[in-house]
Amino acid sequence: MSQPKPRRALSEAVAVHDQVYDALRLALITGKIAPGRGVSLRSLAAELGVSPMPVRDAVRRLLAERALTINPANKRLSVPSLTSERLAQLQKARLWIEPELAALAAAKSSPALIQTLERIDETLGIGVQTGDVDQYMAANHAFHFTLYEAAGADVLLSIAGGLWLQIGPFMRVVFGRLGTAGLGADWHVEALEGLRTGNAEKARNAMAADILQGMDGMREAVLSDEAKPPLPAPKRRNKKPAKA
Amino acid sequence: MSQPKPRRALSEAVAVHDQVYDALRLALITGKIAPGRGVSLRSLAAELGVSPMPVRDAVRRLLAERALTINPANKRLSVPSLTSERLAQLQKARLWIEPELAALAAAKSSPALIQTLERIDETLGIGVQTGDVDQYMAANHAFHFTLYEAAGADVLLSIAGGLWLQIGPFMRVVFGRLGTAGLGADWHVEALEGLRTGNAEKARNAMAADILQGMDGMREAVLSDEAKPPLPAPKRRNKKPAKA
DNA sequence: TTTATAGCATTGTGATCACAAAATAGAATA
DNA sequence: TATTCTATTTTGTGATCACAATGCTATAAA
Repeated sequence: MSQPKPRRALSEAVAVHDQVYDALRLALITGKIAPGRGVSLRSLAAELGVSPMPVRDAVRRLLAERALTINPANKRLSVPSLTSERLAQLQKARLWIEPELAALAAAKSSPALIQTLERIDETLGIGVQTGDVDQYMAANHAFHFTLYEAAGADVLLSIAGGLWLQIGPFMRVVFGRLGTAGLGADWHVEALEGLRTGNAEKARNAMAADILQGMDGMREAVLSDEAKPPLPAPKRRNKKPAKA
Repeated sequence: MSQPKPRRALSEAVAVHDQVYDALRLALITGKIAPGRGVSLRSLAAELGVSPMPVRDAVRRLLAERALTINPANKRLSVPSLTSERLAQLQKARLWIEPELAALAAAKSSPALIQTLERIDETLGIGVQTGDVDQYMAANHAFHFTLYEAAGADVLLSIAGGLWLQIGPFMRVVFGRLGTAGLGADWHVEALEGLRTGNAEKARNAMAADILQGMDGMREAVLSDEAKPPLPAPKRRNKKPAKA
């Protein structure tokens, strides 16, 4: 942390602010940073072991993607809270764009893609059986987005990515509450069947059903959460290590 | 520029990076910064009369919104080029989300909203008649987004905003080529009729038709542009004012 | 005229500091 | 115990510098 760290060439190196972005994105999706919690540039920087500057860049990006919010009065950063209002809008958007991407992907599917998706779905199944929420969520994300990437529609893909970033915290609430139990029908295999037969509509409908099923679980969790008081007041500790 | 400028209170002041964002957004939408052109933090900062820092924040945001792109090898910034591929994706997305927002707005319309929209549409009509492209584009944007804001769906609204930001440069190409002539049927009045009668479907279909009509014009312009060579090489002037 | 090369300007990125506003902690008061 | 006030810390924002990489320009060589 204090060593000079000789700074690799720009062309080969992944920029620090991109690494920070990925880290924060992951933390948001997996719920490591809870919805409603306040964050700050310096605290995040300290936690990630980097300077505030790349954090600032990453946060700016997350703000634009609505994965973080800023209080206009305070100018203070926080993770957006989970409301049924937001959830409904996100569901509406997901229900259009993701089936659309699935259909586009089905139209230009390949054996290699199908095989990749099958292997991801196996990993996903193992996560469900062993109750490994992290593995399940990672595999689920991978399944959806390797499929969507195959659509070759980067504008639409980035919108879908933004939606998942906002949905992420909701997901963790669901699985933190229910675990991986009771996941219902497996619409992924249905979608794969659509890919194999080149049936774009089948893929589209399967993904729509998959999304609808997942969002239903989230809605229940959110509705029961909205009754509870918003903040248990985590009682910040005072760390003042004697200035001199 | 060199005077200290006493720095207003944060709560009352609009942050400089937000002003820069608005300025760049406007410049992109109105085509003042041409598609495909390279930009840089320092040059933009100099042009806007601010330091590079707030420009950096604004650019970060625009990158997230895909209103600017960054060359992964170079790390150099540029305005995205207009391709028919991109245009098709943007049309697809717009054709879903904007009619949806119009329908939502129609469901909770009010006389005040309708009156506001009517007045905007008047301004728009004047712009068309006088051939004032800027006025037309500003009024057109105002019409769509005061309508969409009335839907009360901020998640969807921000997606629509992002799409317009990407569409903006296309628009300028069209109107730079055709002027405001030949704009075809006025679907705005049709949408307003839907608002007055509370007919959400009428509003939805009217907006879809409006979008489709506009995008058709863009497609033609883009298709004829894609044949031409990408860059006329503007021959940068060498300004070296003697360092000492 | 065309091609190679050396020198310089410009680029994005990261670090660090200053500043004012807001939040918090702790003491003083009721 | 509850409330008010003061001092300190933490906050986002903006400015400035350093650095390495890239692009461009002008000179030299063919």
